[in-house]
Amino acid sequence: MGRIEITRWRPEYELELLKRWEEEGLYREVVDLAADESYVVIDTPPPYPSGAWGVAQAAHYAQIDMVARALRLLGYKVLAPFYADRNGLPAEVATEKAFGIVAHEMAKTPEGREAFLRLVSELLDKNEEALVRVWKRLGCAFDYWPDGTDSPRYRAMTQATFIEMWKRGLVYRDVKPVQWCPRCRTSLAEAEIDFVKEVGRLYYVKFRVLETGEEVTIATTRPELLAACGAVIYNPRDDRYRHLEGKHAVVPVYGHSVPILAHEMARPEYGTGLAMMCSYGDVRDLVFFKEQGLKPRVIVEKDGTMNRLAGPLEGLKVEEARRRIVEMLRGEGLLVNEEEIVHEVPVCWRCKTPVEIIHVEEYFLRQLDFKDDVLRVADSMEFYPVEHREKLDIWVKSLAMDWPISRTRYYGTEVPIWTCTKCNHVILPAPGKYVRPWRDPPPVDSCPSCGAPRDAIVGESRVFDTWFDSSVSVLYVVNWLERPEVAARALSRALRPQGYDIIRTWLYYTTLRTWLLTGRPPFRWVRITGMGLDEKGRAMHKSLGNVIYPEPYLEKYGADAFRFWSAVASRLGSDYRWSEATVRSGLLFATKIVNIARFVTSFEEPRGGASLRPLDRAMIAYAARTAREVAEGYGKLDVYEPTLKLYHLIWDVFASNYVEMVKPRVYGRAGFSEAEVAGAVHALYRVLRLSLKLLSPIMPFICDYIWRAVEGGTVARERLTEDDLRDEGGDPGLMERVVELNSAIWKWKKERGMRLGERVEGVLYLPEELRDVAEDVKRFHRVREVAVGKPEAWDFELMPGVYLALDRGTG
RNA sequence: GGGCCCGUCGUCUAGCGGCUAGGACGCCGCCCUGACGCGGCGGAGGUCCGGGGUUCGAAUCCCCGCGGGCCCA
Repeated sequence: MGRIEITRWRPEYELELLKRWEEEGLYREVVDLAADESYVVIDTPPPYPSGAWGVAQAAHYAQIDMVARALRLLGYKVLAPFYADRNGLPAEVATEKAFGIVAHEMAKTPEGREAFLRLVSELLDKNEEALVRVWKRLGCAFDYWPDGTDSPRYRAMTQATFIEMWKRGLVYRDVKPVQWCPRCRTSLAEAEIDFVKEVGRLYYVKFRVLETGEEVTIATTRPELLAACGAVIYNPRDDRYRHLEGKHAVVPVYGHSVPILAHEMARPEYGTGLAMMCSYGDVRDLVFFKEQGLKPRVIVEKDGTMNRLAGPLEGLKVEEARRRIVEMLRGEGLLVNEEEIVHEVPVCWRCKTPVEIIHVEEYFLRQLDFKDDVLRVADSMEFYPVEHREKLDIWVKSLAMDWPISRTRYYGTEVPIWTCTKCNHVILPAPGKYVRPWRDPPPVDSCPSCGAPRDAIVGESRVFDTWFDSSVSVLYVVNWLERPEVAARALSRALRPQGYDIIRTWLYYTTLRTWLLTGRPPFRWVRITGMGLDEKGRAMHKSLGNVIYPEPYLEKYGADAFRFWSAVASRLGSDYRWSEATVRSGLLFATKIVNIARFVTSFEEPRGGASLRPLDRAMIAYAARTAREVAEGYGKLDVYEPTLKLYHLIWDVFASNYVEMVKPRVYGRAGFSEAEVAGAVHALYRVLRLSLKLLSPIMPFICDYIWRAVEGGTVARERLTEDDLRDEGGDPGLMERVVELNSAIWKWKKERGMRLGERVEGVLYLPEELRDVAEDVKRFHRVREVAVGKPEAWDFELMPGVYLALDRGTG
């Protein structure tokens, strides 16, 4: 077949191959979930197109592609889609910034809302395009689905899951305290909250003990919440206040009395050691009120102003209220002291407004009732590596609240509900169609409950938390909406690849939702990767300014080199550190492979008539053993171990030892038979081919390039066969011994200042187990004579059992 | 503030109760080049995060710190 002419691997060759792959349709693997048996569905993480990928994300997707290709090599059909997660706040914010607009203003009319949505969508299109460009350049053979999570198809499915859960009573509408941004006027998920260090003031306020009249001092940063104070606490270990147990404190200004309790939440060293608990200053208050069964008194409104219950502070913004109450306290001599402190304040991540906790009506998904089920389901999935399963278990056990799933935002899947304003009756559409209640007419002509006319029925304007969408990604991939039975079965062939940072969100929510909807585990396999770190070992964040982008490195070293790094950067599940040096090693490895192939293909492959020497069989057996190990690693969804093993096989054993040893034979200067020469060439081709197949999931470009020259066709369609794993009766251990022996002889020559090709005038004595390769060793190292056994006298013991007796009298 | 995970040459790691802690990348020196400046041989580099304990014996088990990460507050 063809010969390899190039001597060096260059990134430009990859661009040529990409074109061919595109033409040959390599990216479209047709998997019929209903008919095919042996397939794997990959629930590729739909990325959020809010910005460009750094090397960490690029590496993550490259690894997913390696797994997909590896599973194909092992004989599975693999569905590996790629689509974008396009719902959510970040794109809205970016759009507001780019055009200097405010979503809440525009969305006051349906037309304005529509216009805003178009702008967001266009921005997403642009960003998504950039992501697609990167993974294609990386050689990822994903099936690109232009329909992302904001497509009518996906949203119809999300809504169908909601309708189903509503009907089964799994979601409900309720008024509960949530974290709220007064400026954006929306509930916030935990993920949407930032903490900023801020210089604030700690105020020491005098309270009176109801029963004894004693005066105590309480330190607080939120004196404006005095009206909402529900308790005063001290730490149970704090002797100073133990005598207050069971008594009550009278709240200054407002005059109501609250219980004084011992509680772990109080920190003795903070302020005076006495703290007031209000509804609500922060999340700890929330937990406290719930735990103690205290009745909250909500004094802050949705717009961040104080209400009637705040008495003299009514109508003031929170900050103004704080100034006012401080003046009042000071005037009455109740302010004992104030000091400056630096504390962490929870703020809305987008506008940095301090978050308030207030009661609002939202939709909630019941999750507390299903903790045991989720644990059981999680237990039935295979985790790679298994250690990370615990993160999910721990999280599930710690859950304390139902999941608020609605958001007052715009670019998201709408909550598919209409409500009758007359009787509060809830009207749901039929599942299967994407509806927009803020714009679409209700699906009924009059209220089915009270008969109120159509215009008394209003559509819900809120959208879902993005996790509500993304937690059904696997159902989208298996097409649950259209073929629920087929989809449910396909879940048993589904694989989830993701980072460990979102186990508590994406993996948890997916497990919960899939189990509730289908009664099954969402996945058979869960593959958990670590986080990408910069060269100094810090997580890469835009805010830290240490994000490294892949493009310049792809241009300089190529995708194979980049993929090589991402495969060997760390063991599966551990954090991986960026290393340009390793990327460079990847390129050198590709060049090495080119030259091995160049050497091998300079000989015509024999058609029969080959006689294999034991050395050839040993090499083949060694390669076959590696192949089995690599296949096993791939089967465990690992690319780290397989890549290191292949590197060792190809470079250290095959190139440095076997190839060098057979040179005397194939160049015809050692007096071997024709059949034996053919045997060497046969083995060279055999090992080359096997290496290319095995390495093709990791470095598809170089492998495909050579495969096309040697075999014709693409290596991407090749499967690992029984034939590949045959060892020809050879002994892999023999090959290892040969490597050791060569090393020992090289070292000996080196120490004596000899050139490696220099003749050795003497007799080399080999142990019995190396008898079969004696002739090859003799020709390779140019030793005058090789014998087997231990001599009576010798000059050097090169390694245990190997002796060298030099000739006498000649020099 | 809480929970969990992790700390072995500069880096990635092997070892998980018992030989002088092994390998790879990088670095330094020497050498080589009829596939490849690709490599070969040698060298430097580790108090196995620190402290205490268990044990005849600990990188390995236990406890306390310190440092890093993730998540939740």
